[in-house]
Amino acid sequence: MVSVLIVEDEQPIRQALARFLADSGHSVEALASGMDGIQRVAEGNLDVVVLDLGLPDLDGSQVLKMIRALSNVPVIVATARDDEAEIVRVLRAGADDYIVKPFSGAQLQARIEAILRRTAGDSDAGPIVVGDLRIDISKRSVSMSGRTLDLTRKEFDLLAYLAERPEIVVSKRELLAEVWHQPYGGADKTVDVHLSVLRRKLGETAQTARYLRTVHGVGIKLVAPDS
Amino acid sequence: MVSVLIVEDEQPIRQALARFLADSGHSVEALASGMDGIQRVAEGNLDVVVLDLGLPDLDGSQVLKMIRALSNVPVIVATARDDEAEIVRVLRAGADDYIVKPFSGAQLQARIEAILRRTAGDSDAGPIVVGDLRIDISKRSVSMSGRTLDLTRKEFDLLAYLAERPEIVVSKRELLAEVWHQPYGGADKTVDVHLSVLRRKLGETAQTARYLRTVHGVGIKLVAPDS
DNA sequence: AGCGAACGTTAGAGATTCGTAAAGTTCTGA
DNA sequence: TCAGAACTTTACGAATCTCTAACGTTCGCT
Repeated sequence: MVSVLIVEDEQPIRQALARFLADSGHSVEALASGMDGIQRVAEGNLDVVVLDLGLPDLDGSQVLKMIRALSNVPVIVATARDDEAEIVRVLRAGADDYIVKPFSGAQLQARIEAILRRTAGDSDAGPIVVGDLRIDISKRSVSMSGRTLDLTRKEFDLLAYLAERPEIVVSKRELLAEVWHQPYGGADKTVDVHLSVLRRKLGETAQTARYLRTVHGVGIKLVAPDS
Repeated sequence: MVSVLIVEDEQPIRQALARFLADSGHSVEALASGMDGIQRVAEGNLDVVVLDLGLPDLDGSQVLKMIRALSNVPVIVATARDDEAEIVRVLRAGADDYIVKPFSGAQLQARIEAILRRTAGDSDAGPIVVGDLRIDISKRSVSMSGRTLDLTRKEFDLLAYLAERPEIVVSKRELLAEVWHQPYGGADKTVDVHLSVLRRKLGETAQTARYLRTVHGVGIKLVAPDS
């Protein structure tokens, strides 16, 4: 059973979508305000969120950011305007897909299926442990030998992405695509810089690499230190 | 090596995409009709299919359904129209992603990478073991009697290519094409040089060959040492 | 044995990639 | 709104890799 949360202020639309998805065999919850939606996301146990950008109480992208701060549940953004810039912005802010109003229940259903297919298998919870590092994705916290590290968002996302694939070498292009949401290449120096700062916070440098190992010409990987 | 099949009826586009992807180091096949494409999919051994919806002989979504009936190879659909309903239909029909024309080679490349990442783990896993050598393709790591070897990019690619075909003699021409992405021959001395360095790191020389056996006038093969 | 071709090795120039500080810009929370 | 934090860009030195070139060795054939 797939749990879907709909956050949409217009009552008729909300109801219609909820009914359609329920008829499709999903477990549906529908809320009318951004705050309620965020609260619900915090409670967890959702498979996908459908978020209307034009909410009355909060700016949609604010809501999206707060959701992302709480969880990495897939989010499909519904927007009234077919505005390239807007779409780019929300995708960068961490949305998984978007859909332009007006749309049918069937369309939404298809998007949900696609998203679930894409994120299938991601689910597992619990902290990832690599050597002395504990990386708790859901809590967005990292500790090293028991001491909590103070990482910024990108730093955490970067580390988390690597931690989800320990030992695997990840290219900067992939990081740019997956962590920075810039699928078509770009200035990958920013990855270098973030890695550099991350290394400092992990108590290492490129020369004395312990956790973050550069593989020249290929990418970077997170490993447990030798010792 | 990633095998890509392009099904696209417009000759210039087909050629341009094929060339771009080939330059990116992929193995590319390009066909002009839906029937040909289906036939090729039936033969198997493809990593991703790029399917144009606007084919002359068959409706694109028909082709997609037939492909799905044959295989679960990832399919990226290219469509000229940014048509919501159309996109929804193909996603439901089992497409893995879509891309709206006109698009650049780089864009397509990014989509292909994303798809492969998403579906990674379906296929290859587990290290290749040859004698005392353990070659883990996904981790890009090689160890010998438990000790990790420090190989450069080309050295690893070379060894990995041979390791995927143990006992099989591979010509330098083939190595140049597959590892160096130089399909039209070239200075094959560079292969010799890399083999030489690789041998040193494997603790052998051409005289005392253990893993890398030269077959004079033919090529080279990776074997388990006699001992 | 002698010859030419194929192979092996070493070394260094040239190109690419990486690391980090510092400056500049954008974002965010109070 | 505004100050500080976070992020990105720029710049340049450092590290690393790859390939060419040159020379030595081995092989296969007659």
